[in-house]
Amino acid sequence: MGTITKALELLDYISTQRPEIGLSEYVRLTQRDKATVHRHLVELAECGFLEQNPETRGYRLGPAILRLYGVREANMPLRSVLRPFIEEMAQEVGELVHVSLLQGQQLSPVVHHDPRLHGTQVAFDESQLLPLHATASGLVMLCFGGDDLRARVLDAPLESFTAQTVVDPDSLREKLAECRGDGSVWVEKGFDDEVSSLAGPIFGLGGAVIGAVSIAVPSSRAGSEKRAAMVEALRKWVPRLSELMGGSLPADYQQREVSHG
Amino acid sequence: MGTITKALELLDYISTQRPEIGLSEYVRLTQRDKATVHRHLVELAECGFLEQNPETRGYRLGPAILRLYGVREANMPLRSVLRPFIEEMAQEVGELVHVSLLQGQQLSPVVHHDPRLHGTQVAFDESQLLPLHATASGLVMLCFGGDDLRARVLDAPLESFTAQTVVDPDSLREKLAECRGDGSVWVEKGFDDEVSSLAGPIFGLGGAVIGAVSIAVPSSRAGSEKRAAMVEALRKWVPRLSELMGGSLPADYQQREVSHG
DNA sequence: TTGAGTGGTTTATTATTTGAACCGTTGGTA
DNA sequence: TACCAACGGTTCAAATAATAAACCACTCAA
Repeated sequence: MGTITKALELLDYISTQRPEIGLSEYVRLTQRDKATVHRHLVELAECGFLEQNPETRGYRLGPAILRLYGVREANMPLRSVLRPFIEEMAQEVGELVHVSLLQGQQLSPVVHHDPRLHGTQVAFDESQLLPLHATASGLVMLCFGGDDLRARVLDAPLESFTAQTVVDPDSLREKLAECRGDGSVWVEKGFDDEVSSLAGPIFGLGGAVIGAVSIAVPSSRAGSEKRAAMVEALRKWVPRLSELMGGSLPADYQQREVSHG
Repeated sequence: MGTITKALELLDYISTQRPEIGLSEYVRLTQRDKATVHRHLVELAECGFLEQNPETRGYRLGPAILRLYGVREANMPLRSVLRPFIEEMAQEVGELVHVSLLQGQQLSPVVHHDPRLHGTQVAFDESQLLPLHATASGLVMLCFGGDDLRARVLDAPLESFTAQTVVDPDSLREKLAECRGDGSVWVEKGFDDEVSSLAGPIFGLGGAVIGAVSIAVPSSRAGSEKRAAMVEALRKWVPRLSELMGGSLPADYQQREVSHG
């Protein structure tokens, strides 16, 4: 792993839950040497990607992010382009829908919308990176992504988030093989104990998967009827969203009629 | 300069005017070795800070920015907190107002607002980094910032943007000395041939300058009456904005009654 | 006073980054 | 068709920059 990657990974530890991290805590989290971490933090701070809270001496995200975000959204307003469509899709299916993009070996949420039609709803944190092996969106990426990505993720030790997280590489590979036929992936309580979700791929320019769209429901509400509706919604929106991103479905991609599970 | 800084600097070349940059163009812009630049670009892309346009093979800002922005604004909603105040201030003074934060040896715009009350107006690009020696905001930073920053900026060769840009370090130091008494800085056509502006400091937690607030007007409109109004507006808003940022004015800071120029 | 927790710094050692030259494509032109 | 230039990308020895262990200074609580 290069120095740049190591440094930038530090930024990933910051979230809305943990807005600020001190040197020692970083050392614990990363298991790296203190001097190394410190140098990286200082350099990131000098570049404006972090800033040090003068009171606590902890490090938090810096102002450089603001400018870059402005440029990115001005040039390719992904979030603002997707949002209205995701909202419409969420209204239609009556459940929380989110889109995430591949970023290294994780998924980074871009937009989500919850129509809030039910008493219980899925808590979705747009600032939390999603693992590839334990979420429906993630498995979609592994399924339609390249062999190298699949190998890198499945050959590494896999974290278990719930009692139902599948961490056996062979079982996962089997599941992926099935999914390729279906065109979508169903995961039950893989990342959260009470949430199940169905996800489909989003293809970008050049025909490669760039991300995934996912419908997440409380598992208690995931009856067969609901699941059929979700499959139907994906069938409709997967091509639309890919088109929106300037991509198109690969020739060998097809969404089969399936009873997931 | 460290590797991390070198890599992250690549991101600064991207703007709304230049949304995407190819390898060769980067080599030209940075004057660095091609292999080096390429490795940095690839690593930034792997981290999601850049992504490669599969059609043109050019590099543009990646999705990682989106998540980080979300976290930053959720934790410390600088932009959204400042915006209403800046809009009010701009309405009051009837001219474009912007706030920028220090980022390395440049200023990064955070918010701006133009009340658009006049036929001519200043064109302000929120995605463009501002130099410290040629803008009112920048001189404010040099004036109230640390000796090290002042030395680093003034000892390096200074770029001339207009015929009136002051690039002589000694003249600049003189100007800075005056400004420290005034509490604000007036710069005429230093960065743009038709724009003049008045800026004041914003202090953060710990009492250090973190950025500047600036009022920018077409030089043709910058009569003595207008300038007096601008000074008055700064007198009112500088303390407010610093307070908003959790900081307070240093004991030795005072805004004198001055006729700039 | 002691000990454990911070944040931060120094040093030789080590490993990574670097840069000149090279390769394979593409697209325009003689 | 042959040629040339410009592009993105790769290779490998040489040089530089990152690293890890130990250390320092400080704060807090026991």
